Amino acid sequence: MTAHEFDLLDRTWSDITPPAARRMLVAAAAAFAGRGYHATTTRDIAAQAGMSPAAVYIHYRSKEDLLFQISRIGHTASLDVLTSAATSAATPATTPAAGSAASLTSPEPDPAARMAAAVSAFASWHAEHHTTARVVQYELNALTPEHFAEVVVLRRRIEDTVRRMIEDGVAAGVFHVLDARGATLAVLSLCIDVARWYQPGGRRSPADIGALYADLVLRMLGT
Amino acid sequence: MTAHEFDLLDRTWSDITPPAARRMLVAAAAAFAGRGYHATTTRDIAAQAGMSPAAVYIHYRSKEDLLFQISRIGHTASLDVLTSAATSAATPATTPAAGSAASLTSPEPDPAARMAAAVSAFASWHAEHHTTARVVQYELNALTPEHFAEVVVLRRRIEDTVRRMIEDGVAAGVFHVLDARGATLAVLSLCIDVARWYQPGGRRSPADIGALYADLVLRMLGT
DNA sequence: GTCTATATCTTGATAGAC
DNA sequence: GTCTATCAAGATATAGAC
Repeated sequence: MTAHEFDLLDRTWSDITPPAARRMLVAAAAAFAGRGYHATTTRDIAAQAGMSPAAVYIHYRSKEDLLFQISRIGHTASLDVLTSAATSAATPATTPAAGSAASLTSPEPDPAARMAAAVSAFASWHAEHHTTARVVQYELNALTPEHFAEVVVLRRRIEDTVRRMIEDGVAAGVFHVLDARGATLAVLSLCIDVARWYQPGGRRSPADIGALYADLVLRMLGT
Repeated sequence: MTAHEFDLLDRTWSDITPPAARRMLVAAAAAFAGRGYHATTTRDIAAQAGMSPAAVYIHYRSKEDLLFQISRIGHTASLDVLTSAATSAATPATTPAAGSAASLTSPEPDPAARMAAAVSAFASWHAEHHTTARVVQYELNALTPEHFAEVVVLRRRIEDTVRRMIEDGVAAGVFHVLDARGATLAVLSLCIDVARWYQPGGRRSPADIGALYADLVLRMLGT
């Protein structure tokens, strides 16, 4: 893990206190993403956080609790990124300095611009935060049933947000798809799977991926 | 696991002999897909195959060897499905009864029809064989470096197959994409991720998913 | 809050009888 | 080829000193 990657990971958890608890979450997220939840030991996590094996249980009830916190915070962060992008793109008038032609001629929400912004932000989040995203997307079945139920609520909100954007676009005559639920599935799937294949040293930056996917999704939606 | 699912899983491994070795692979694939490689014990596998814990080591060198066989055979099967679909769609003249207008007027390979057939087959394979596919796609980092290298060869062939289909379509003026590698990434990603979200009792059958995705991909490629 | 030491259990894999 | 029995290592989590 490079220093830059570590910074990014750490920034995601900047609200967590005390520092020892935060260091543990950061270490756990990196280990769970790299080797998987079950392949990671509490000793690994403690060692990476610079503490003894027993120190884990000062701040967390169990190894699974550590996973749940990462999953809960990660799901919330990705939902925030998605809704923020969709909202700010829908109301360009609220950003005074951005006096583009579009904001002057079209103060109404533009479904295509909103979708492009949402997909770009959501896809690039899964690249930029691929460590957290992998835990979020691929360790769901290691959660207890109660904890799983809690993150499913957040996942449904993410899905609903995308589905409504598509349905709005269809209603406005901007998108042309017969199966809005199917398109929702595909859009989300495309963005989420970025967490699987993205590699930091690769050909494309997170921003590149966001731009590429925004374009491909608008084509898929028949704009 | 329903009886139908078990049949499908078993058919994938019908070449494996003796029967005890096959039962073990089937049990391992189901367990690895359901709980993950590291969460599965050799005792789980043996019990599901109706044998003692020690019986695993009669037919396989280690737990990882079991994973490797599943991964190798699964990768090969998905590559075969992809190339078969692309090949048979490219030469409709070889299927005499299918006297469609397209095959009469255009004996040349049709990039769009070929891509549609390939995506439909590859995506629906990941649904139909989601158990195997999950092991193939999500347990790569549990393989030894040597075994990992071996499946990477197969993965590259899958990627090359799709990239060439897209490049051929662009050259023929049928597809309109600026970034062929980016489009390849997205097409493969979309199909592979089916293994993650697909559920047998869900709204869409594997065939439905194949048809939906073939359509969405052709739109993405600007036909 | 953090440590050392350890209890308790489960794991992958092997030995040797049949 | 398959079993029973078992080893040696490593797992999560806790106890109790500081």
